[in-house]
Amino acid sequence: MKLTKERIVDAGMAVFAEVGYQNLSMRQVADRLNAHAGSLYYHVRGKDELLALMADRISRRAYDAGTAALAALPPDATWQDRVEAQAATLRQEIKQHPGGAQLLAESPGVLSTGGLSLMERLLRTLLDAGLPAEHCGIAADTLLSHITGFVLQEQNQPAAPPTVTAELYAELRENFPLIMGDLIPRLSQDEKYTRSVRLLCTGFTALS
Amino acid sequence: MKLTKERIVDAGMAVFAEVGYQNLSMRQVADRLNAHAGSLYYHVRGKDELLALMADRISRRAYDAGTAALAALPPDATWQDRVEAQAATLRQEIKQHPGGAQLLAESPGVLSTGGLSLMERLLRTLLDAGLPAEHCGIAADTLLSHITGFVLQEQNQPAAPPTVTAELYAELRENFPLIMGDLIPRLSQDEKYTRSVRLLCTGFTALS
DNA sequence: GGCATTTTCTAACACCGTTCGAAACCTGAT
DNA sequence: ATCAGGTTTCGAACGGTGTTAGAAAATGCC
Repeated sequence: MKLTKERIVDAGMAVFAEVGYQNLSMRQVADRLNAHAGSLYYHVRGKDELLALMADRISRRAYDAGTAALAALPPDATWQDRVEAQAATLRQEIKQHPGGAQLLAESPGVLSTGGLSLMERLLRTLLDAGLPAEHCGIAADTLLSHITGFVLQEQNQPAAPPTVTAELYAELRENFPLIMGDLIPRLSQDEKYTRSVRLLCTGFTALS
Repeated sequence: MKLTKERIVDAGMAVFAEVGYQNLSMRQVADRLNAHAGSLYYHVRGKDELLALMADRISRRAYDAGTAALAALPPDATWQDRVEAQAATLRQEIKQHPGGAQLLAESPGVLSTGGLSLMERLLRTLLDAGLPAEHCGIAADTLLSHITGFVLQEQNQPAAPPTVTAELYAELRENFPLIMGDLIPRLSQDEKYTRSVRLLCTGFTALS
């Protein structure tokens, strides 16, 4: 079948979901299309462009998933609920691909219609909430870069926690009592995430 | 001169500052030490470990810079000032290397004493501020991942804004009126940053 | 059919991280 | 001073990467 920008991005997304960001290579993408690596360069300027297109597609998917989630919200949902819904679907969509946060972070969101759509809707939500207009920009910016940062850190945590010897543990407890102490509640990532988003929302309200 | 883990990390940091994260290669690091690439592997398990060590060193430098900045603060500085100082120095230190945010983001901060030090001090600051203990963990976490996300986005923005034709501009203005509109104040990155950090701080206070 | 354009193949280039056995080096004991 | 043993470095190689450019094939048009 004929090669197309669209089909190349499709294959890229498939390979991406399987092997992750680090191990995605032009040759693998080409293999999945029963083509040779060089052929891709007729349709795509380079790997950078392919990655940018893929990032845009993820943003796009996240945007669509977000609209669905927003539509499913009860009519009396607060604007915080709406922000939370958008944040949740965005994270969910990014996490579907290993290293997805990296992909999104490294390709500049500028002029990516997907990323712009996400931003625009978030701004709309905040404005409709009655937040002072001059603060909405920073608020939305902060929220988005926080989400990126959060999922990034989340996806790069080693699956299995590293083994710590007893003495190392003692030393850690000595040097970092607050971190190691039971002062900090051990929360699941999901809870951490929603709480941090709520935290940002409370910050937004305090701006007025 | 003899090869050492320390010296290898030094050379790595130098190369890193020059060519950035993407183009840092074992061979370049070895060249700077008048050695061959294979020799590095006697002292370092692989590129991953080298990157982790470098990330830790950046964290460490940021920690030291932070203590200096904190010491220079007037005695009547609020805890927000202290948080701001730490956030500012961290960003400053990361930005000294192109792609530094990537490096920090991709190497899991767990068991990196530099990263742990940053976290510990931030927790201390928040606790001393009188914030409820059960919220300090999420607060510090949120702040750190926000900083990472912010600088990441900042460093990946193309130096020169892309040229937009008149019709493209019109289309953008049509599809994303809020983003393109003058509703959002055009702030410098520095101002955006400090404002977002303050925004988070206000969120923290509202938690009590 | 023949021509011109578009698309794909193929081979190559330069570079990458990593491995491994052979050299070189240094250290300490005879 | 010589030798042995361990430590460190070299040097070449392997399989992989992104990318390029000319040959080759496929496609559409007269």
